[in-house]
Amino acid sequence: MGLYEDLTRRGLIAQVTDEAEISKMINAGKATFYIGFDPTADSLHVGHFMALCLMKRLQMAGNKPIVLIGGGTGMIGDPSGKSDMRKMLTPETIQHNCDCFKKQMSRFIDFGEDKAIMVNNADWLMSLNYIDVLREVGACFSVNKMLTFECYKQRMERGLTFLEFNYMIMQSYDFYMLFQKYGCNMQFGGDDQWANMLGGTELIRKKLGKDAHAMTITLLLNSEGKKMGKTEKGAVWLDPEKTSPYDFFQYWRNVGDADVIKCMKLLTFIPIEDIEEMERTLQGAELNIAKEKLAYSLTELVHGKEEADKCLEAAKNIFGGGGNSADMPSTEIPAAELEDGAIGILDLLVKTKLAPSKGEGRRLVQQGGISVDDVKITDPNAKIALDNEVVIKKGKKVFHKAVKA
RNA sequence: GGAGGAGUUCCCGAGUGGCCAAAGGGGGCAGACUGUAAAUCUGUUGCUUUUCAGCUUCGAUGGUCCGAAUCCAUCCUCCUCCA
Repeated sequence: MGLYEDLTRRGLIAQVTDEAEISKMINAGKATFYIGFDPTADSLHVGHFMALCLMKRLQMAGNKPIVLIGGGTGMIGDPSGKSDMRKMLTPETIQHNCDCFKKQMSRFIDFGEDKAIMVNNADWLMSLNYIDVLREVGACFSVNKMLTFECYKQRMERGLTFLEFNYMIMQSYDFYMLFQKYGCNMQFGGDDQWANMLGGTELIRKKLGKDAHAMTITLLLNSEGKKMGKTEKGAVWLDPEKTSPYDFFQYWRNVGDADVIKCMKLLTFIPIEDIEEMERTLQGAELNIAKEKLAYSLTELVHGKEEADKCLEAAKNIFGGGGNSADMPSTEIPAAELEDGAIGILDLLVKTKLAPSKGEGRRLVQQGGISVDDVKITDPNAKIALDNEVVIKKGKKVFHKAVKA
């Protein structure tokens, strides 16, 4: 089975400009393709992860990836799919974020000799001359046509600044530049990027009379149509400092039944045959097997085998009974903060960040949501003796260890 | 540039002098039910406090008043119509 067929079967491909041509090119490892990343935060998150996986798959098949960091376009902000204007980032922040991206990506992509390159569009966008751009590129875009695109339609209601309106032109220009400088003949991106990407292929055709291709990846949506990889606390990050491997693992362990198989297909490198087999055979509670595989596999990809093993082990210990584990998240409590070797339950909850305030902690206790070493705590004034360590359980599935230090 | 309108808690959105820490909905958290799922039902949802109560919060800053989200002034931001 060719790469393209595998991608199709996994449901990764959303839209393509020329199926036959693209399929032929990537199966043969002839594509030089790029994916753009806007440096809006100092870590990649799950939303970027699919793109990284795709790059990896393609690279393994011999294609050459170009990672385009949007140091220049990041200064504008993509209006697609956003209801409000994004706040502008300072050049310093953008630079910092770019650096962080680079570091994280090298885990997935082999940047070895001629294998892949990383470029920053600030390198050419920043020095552009307004008049030149208008003459050279501006003439190729029809405002009438742009305004008919879905991504702008929504914003026509709420207002769209000229700044944001230009995002598409910048992105098209990127493709045009990459095509000329590196022979980049294909662009990949999220499905919400389709219009922007087509802008690039058209610009190349108009300016150079050559064909370039674009392909979009299915957006990772859950069964309710919401973007995945977001929690109330924010995005699920790939940076272990921002989202601990344990939390990362648990996020995937807890996806809804309806989403497990889809996530496996889209995100993991588990052979498609195996996934389809699971899809056929696993029913109801058995899906937990698949969830565990999903969580393990992704944690392994992002944080390495060692961490993944730890997370799996921790989960087994915690949820399989026992309720103790060396690898559950923990907080050290300095001995100096103990009174007679004990600490008030509310203080403990706040210290371990299980509750943001004492008031909320009190509520949790009163509603029966807190256990310490498997003993339910019902008195907000309870003192917890901390000889060595205790395991605090909040709700059904949040475990945390407090260790005397 | 001119004329109007709007800014309320995580989000949407009520509230036009005291009964307002502020209706309702969404979201979140917890409980029941379960499979670490979904759906449903219940409770809860500014901070401190056992209680009483205190403190901070309705775009910003000043003011009127015993008392202001609510009235006045100035400023900031956004929207609509006209140019």
